[in-house]
Amino acid sequence: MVTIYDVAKEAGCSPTTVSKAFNNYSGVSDATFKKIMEAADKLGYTVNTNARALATKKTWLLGVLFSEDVNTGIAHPHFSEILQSFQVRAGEYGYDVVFVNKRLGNREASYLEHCKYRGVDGVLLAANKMFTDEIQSVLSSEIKCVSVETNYPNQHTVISDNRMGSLQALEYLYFLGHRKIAHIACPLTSVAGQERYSAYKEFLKSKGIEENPKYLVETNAFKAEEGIAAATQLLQQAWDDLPTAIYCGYDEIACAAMTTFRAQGFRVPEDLSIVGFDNVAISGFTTPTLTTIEQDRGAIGRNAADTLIKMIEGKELNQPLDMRIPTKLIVRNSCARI
Amino acid sequence: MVTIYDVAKEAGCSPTTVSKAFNNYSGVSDATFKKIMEAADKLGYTVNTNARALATKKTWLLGVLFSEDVNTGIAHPHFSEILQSFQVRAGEYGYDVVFVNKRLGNREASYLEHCKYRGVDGVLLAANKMFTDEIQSVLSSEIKCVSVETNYPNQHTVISDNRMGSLQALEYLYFLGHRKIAHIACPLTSVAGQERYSAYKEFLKSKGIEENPKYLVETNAFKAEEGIAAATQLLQQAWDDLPTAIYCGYDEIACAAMTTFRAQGFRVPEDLSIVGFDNVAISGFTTPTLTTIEQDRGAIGRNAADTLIKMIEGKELNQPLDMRIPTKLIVRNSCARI
DNA sequence: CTGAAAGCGCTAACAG
DNA sequence: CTGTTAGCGCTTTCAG
Repeated sequence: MVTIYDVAKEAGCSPTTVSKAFNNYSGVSDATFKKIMEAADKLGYTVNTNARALATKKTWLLGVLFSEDVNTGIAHPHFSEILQSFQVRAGEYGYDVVFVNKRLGNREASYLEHCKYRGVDGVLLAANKMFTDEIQSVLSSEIKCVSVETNYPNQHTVISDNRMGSLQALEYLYFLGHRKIAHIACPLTSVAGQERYSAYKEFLKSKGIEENPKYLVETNAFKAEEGIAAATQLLQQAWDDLPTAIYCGYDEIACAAMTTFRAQGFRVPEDLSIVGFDNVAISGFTTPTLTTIEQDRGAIGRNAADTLIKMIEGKELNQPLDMRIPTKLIVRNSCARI
Repeated sequence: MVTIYDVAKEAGCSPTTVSKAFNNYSGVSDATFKKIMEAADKLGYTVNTNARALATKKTWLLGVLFSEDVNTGIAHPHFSEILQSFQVRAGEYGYDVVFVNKRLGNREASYLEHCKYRGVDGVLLAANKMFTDEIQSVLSSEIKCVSVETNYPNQHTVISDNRMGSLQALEYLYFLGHRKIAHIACPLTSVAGQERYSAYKEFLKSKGIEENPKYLVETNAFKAEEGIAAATQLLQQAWDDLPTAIYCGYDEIACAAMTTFRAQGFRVPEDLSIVGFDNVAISGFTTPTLTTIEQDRGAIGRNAADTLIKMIEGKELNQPLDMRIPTKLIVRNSCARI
């Protein structure tokens, strides 16, 4: 391994100067700077982060903390896209991204221990189970955090505007003439589930529509199978007075529900209009294609990175603690005028 | 920050002994071991990886190298699932996973530089552009590599058995009576594209069916849009003598093609049978649901982790250089007997 | 503008 | 079984 000592020797200067040169510090003449860079090139020198981190206590490492419950891990299309843009943006600032888990070498550990072990400068929280002790302990530690799924009190968050999105979906259905609107809710243990559900209630109230408990079904996870169960349950509950439209809190669930309804002989959208939430890839290829609410995952990831890095570097944040990214109604073919 | 010196003082022993205890080295009495652990607990001590890495030259860090071309980044459902299982398995061995990119602090760099900078113990290659200089330089470096997409000569790879999968798809169509089978190929710059295509040719040959150039369309990326173009092109090319079945190299493309065919008035599967490859989430929710070839992404990720870690730790590998993970035919509703 | 020296927290011989 | 000592590669005062 080639070190600054090697470069120094080759360039005919001291290691200190090499270090300064590589850190773009002032106080290195152009001539020596050039000599150092040439020497480094020639020798194939690369800074050693571990040594640097040891000396500076800064690792340029950002941890990503995914909770694997409720089918919300890396493999979830929503998060993988957020992660993608987060990672790219972080890279632009010189930060690398590492996964945080509950292990420490050979043994079980806590997320916090893992963060300290790796010495991450900050953490992206993508956990949607709220307020677990595990998460709480990293939130209340020294480590800077930004959350992209759950809005923890007094913590910076970057999340889709679930209320706005829900209202977009519901106003659209209303505009099409629907008044009997059901809601298939995401797990109410998640912020997404809660916010979309309360927006639904708020909407009904604002339109003077009475809440009908038969028009509400809650799911247990963000996955397709839940849609089948939810659709079945909804049909049973509301058999005597079926809704004309359904606002569904998540696309995969909406798609599975749609398939279920059609299997039962309902026509979508003629008999039943459906709106989803998320604009997951699949929603453009179902029959009919799904009208849904798009989340700007790129923006979420980028803003999360910007926020976290500003916090780490002690820069001013001109943004609310609870930053909301606008959503967009994507009209496709799963809704009809009544 | 609490160090081994603090723990040593608290436990009444030397830092060396603390180090030994934390590394599970022999030569620490049960009594002192216990005292050390208690002291560490009390003080909230966590090993500092940077210091450890500096001393041992081992980081317990695995790099993941994704090429962002051809729509094959982290956000691609196929890779995100592989990454998920890779990451979990690596964690079980005490390794953390970090993304490798082309940056180094403030400036552009090469993948290799980035790997050296972070000092990763090994790299997971998920790049599907073959033989770029960039990739080549990390392959020919000291760093241990495993590839999960492209099989580089003399390098360990863990990939789906594309030939077997293709044959499963094609034999199934043949079994249903199809003889005029077209192929919508994945980008032939990718190994997946190439292997699936040559299996297609091999299959035709084995059945004594002559290749018909009109029955072949190549796509340019692993994404849905390509399916629309491919379907359109296939229809134009083969208008006078349409195939009865299509073997499509990738699900999203198959789904989009299916939608296109149906929009043109073709019935699937009555007029046209379609088989995909990948078993991506979406394929279970199209109309009709897509018959496809399942890749065992969990197994790919796990085996890749196992392989890489064995290489790093100098353990024996009882496996071929080019490890193939079996695929499975998933029969759904997009194929009909002729 | 340049460099010498100390130290970041840990591990690895080597003695005891 | 335990401890002393000398680094790992880099940054950071502080002098020159």
